[in-house]
Amino acid sequence: MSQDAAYTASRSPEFALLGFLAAGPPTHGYDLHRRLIDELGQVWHASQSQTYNILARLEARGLVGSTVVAQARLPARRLLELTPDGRAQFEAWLAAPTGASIRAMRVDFITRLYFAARLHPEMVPGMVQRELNTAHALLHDLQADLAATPADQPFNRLALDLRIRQLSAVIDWLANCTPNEGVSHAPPLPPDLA
Amino acid sequence: MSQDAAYTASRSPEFALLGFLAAGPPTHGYDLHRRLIDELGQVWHASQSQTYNILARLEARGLVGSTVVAQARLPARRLLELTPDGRAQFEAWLAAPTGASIRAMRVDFITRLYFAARLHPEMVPGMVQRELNTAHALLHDLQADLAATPADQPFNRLALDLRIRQLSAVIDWLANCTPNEGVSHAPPLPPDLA
DNA sequence: CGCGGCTACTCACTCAGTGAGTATACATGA
DNA sequence: TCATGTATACTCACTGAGTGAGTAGCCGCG
Repeated sequence: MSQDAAYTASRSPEFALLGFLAAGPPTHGYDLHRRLIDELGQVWHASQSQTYNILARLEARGLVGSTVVAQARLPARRLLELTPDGRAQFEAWLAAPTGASIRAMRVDFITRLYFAARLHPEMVPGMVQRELNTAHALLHDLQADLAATPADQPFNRLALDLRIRQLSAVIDWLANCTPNEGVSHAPPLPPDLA
Repeated sequence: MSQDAAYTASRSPEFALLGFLAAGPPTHGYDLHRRLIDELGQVWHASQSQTYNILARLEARGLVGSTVVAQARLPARRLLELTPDGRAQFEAWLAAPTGASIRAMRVDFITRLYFAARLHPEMVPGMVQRELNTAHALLHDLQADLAATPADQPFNRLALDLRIRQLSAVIDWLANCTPNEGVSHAPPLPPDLA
């Protein structure tokens, strides 16, 4: 992942995995995969081997370190922990703005919210507001694109129209998006074991 | 691409490229790429080398054949043509239902519409109707998922809520989806930033 | 007459994503 | 009791998505 240059839209749950390690004690791949499915299964879809792939890459990049720990009866675990560099990268990602695309809002932004709610809950309202601003700006751009797309590209116009509608749905959602209150119908998120 | 098993959601524009060959005379990769960008640039995003990669795979799978044609001054072209197998696969894909996911509707379905409008325009209204039915069924499933997601997974609930809103936007779009008439614009959404 | 942009394709690479395999432990119930 | 299934924990080998740089001659433009 290029160091600085905005995390436009991570395409794999690497930061979610880093985040589980940043928000809790060291743990192993099997457990991280299970938590990804349990906690963010509607956001990310990764097979078990995909999770292991990502973790191996994170280790190769020096963001996590590992120690193999034998167990009495069950298979040995490779215990993973964040390196200082890994923690720094995660925090940088968490604080960075989410890329301006619908997918980034659905996937990256919710992941950021998840960890912000646990690690820096005071950041949450500002994040939602910033995201709303980004979404409005993007909506504006898409409308300009649509206006600039000639009638001889009806399918590009169709696609833009759909993206505009979807983005409007994102904006509505953001306006009601208060994870600590639950989603419109969902009950409160406990302040958590700090 | 597994032969039979529904084309759930092609992740690359391979069928669009086959379609350009199915709908017109043999042509070369550079031209196919340009047409992909010009005609469906809001649907698919592929770099030039990605297009060449896909074409090479299609050839390896026997769906297209190629002949290199030298030119007087400009670089030689590799002229591509559909094989009978390629045409059969394309027609099968065109007639198949689009997978039940939001992405599939935004990407696969619009691509199908594009080629259906050119090759079998009489199919279009039925396709839209079928897609509407699929979308309603999916909406129902998502609502059931949301109801089944416990309150201790607030971020899964958040993600489902967003998907439901986006799917509702797809349904609105489908209901107004008449490609040959141009697009009737989405109603302006929240009164914020105009 | 130099410069950027078009035509047309190639190569080498990393990451995404799948599927099958390995080997042990424990619960279930017929 | 003993087969069956499920959970633990990780490994390997593969195809495909996607990027970026490179090549190299041609053409128009000021």
